[in-house]
Amino acid sequence: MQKKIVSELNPNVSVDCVIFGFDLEKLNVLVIDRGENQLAENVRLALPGNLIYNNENLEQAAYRVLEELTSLKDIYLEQIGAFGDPNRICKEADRAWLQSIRAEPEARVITVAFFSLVKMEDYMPHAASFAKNAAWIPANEITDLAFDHYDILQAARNKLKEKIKIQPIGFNLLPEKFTLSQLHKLYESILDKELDKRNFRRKVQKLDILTQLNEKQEGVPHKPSELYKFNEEKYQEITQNGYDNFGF
Amino acid sequence: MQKKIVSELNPNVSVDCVIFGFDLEKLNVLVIDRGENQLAENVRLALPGNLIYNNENLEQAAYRVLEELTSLKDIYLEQIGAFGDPNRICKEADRAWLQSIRAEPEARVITVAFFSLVKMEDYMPHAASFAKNAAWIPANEITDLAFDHYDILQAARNKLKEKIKIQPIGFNLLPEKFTLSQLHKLYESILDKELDKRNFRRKVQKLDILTQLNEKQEGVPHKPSELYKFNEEKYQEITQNGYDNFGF
DNA sequence: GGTCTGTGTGTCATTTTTACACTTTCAAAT
DNA sequence: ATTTGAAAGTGTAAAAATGACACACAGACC
Repeated sequence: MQKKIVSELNPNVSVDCVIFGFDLEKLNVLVIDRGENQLAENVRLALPGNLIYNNENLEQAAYRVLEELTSLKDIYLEQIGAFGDPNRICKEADRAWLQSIRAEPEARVITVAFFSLVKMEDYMPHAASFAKNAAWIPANEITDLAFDHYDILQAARNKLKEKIKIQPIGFNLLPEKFTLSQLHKLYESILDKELDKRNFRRKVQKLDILTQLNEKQEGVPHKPSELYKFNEEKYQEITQNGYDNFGF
Repeated sequence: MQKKIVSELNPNVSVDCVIFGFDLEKLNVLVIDRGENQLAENVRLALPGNLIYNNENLEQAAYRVLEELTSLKDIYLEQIGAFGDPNRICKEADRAWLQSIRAEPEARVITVAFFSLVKMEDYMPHAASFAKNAAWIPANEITDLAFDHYDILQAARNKLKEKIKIQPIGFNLLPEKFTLSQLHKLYESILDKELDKRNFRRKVQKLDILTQLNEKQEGVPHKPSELYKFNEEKYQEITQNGYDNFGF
């Protein structure tokens, strides 16, 4: 009696997405609100995620789920890893919630987590499906989330920390035009430590992957900053010749 | 109609293990032979792996499966990630093989891969269960494996490369007492590039995590080398004070 | 005693890192 | 018009890390 593989939900495997945004001040994370009013906020909030279909790969599933829940699409996702503790679904509120949305709410689920970096301005989330709301929350203000999502978030932050030491992915979080101070703040937010301003600027300039736009910030109540943009071509050129030290 | 979670195999989730060993010359990988004589060797070989039980976490499952198939136990496993392409089971030989060992051979399976480093001398594998044989194979001689195991192996090697630049995990691959040349060769095998001998030795010595044993190699047809051992206490001490630059 | 083979060692030039403080420019308030 | 506040922008010197490079030594074996 062998089951044919069809496009049906797999009750045992889900995907979750940690989407980072940067509001030019601090790191934010996209969370959905499950909207059960009687619950405290921290247990209502969850990472966008859901079960996968049997005919899609993990990354596709993550894209789909993310778009279904938050309307975000066309963003690059990178895998963090699998989270599969048998009692990752132990909180009562989580169990109750699953009862309301899953066909097999008691099934053992392992989840594969992904993360991404987006420009917050480009991706204003709109909640849909079982997400009653979708919103950016400052990463440092999150103290708990549904299921094991808080652990996943921490793993994502660590992964991001490691990755940004090697690749200049931070630019994905910034608007097209940005100042060196904004970039500086971004690195400090991600690495969670202070970086000397002059040393940081020297290092960035040595990388030689920024184009100075000869435009200045406007409307700021202080000396306006030069604007820069990320130079993708230059970056390709450099990395193709085997350079990979973008460390901070 | 809700299913009770019991200790049964989950048909949709498996674990696979990439176990690295070092024979003082080159990097080896532990593979099992599925032993179907009519098949070419490269498709007979696979990473040790199998479905998980619903009541165990992913790491426990990996330990259990590894021990069941190869008799190796008590080793530290680190997750590589999840591999879940819907057609990762596309080769005819693999499908046929699954028919013979699985209750639901056509089920969609996503696998979570782990890797580990062991001292080859301590872990002479003995095949069991559906593994007809378990053996160390030089990593560079492997050109193909069952399922997507070759991809998993490559991912493991990359992970190892990244990790060894940050943590001195290489010592797990060496015998208790080892020479600097052996350590040197190990790093060259993993990083897949030559390292200058004197610079390498200088760097290791600056790390200050080796204890010189004041013993020499015996029975070698050349000047015998000094023997060293890894100094765990020193390492703890250093890392606890927030030092993390073990890069090569 | 000679040969073979891997061991073990030092220096110098260059690059990278770290620590550190003051002047400039604009907007807003007076 | 002047002052004030707030972030932008800039240089240097000392210390540390890196990279390139060549030859004498010790033991095994013949």
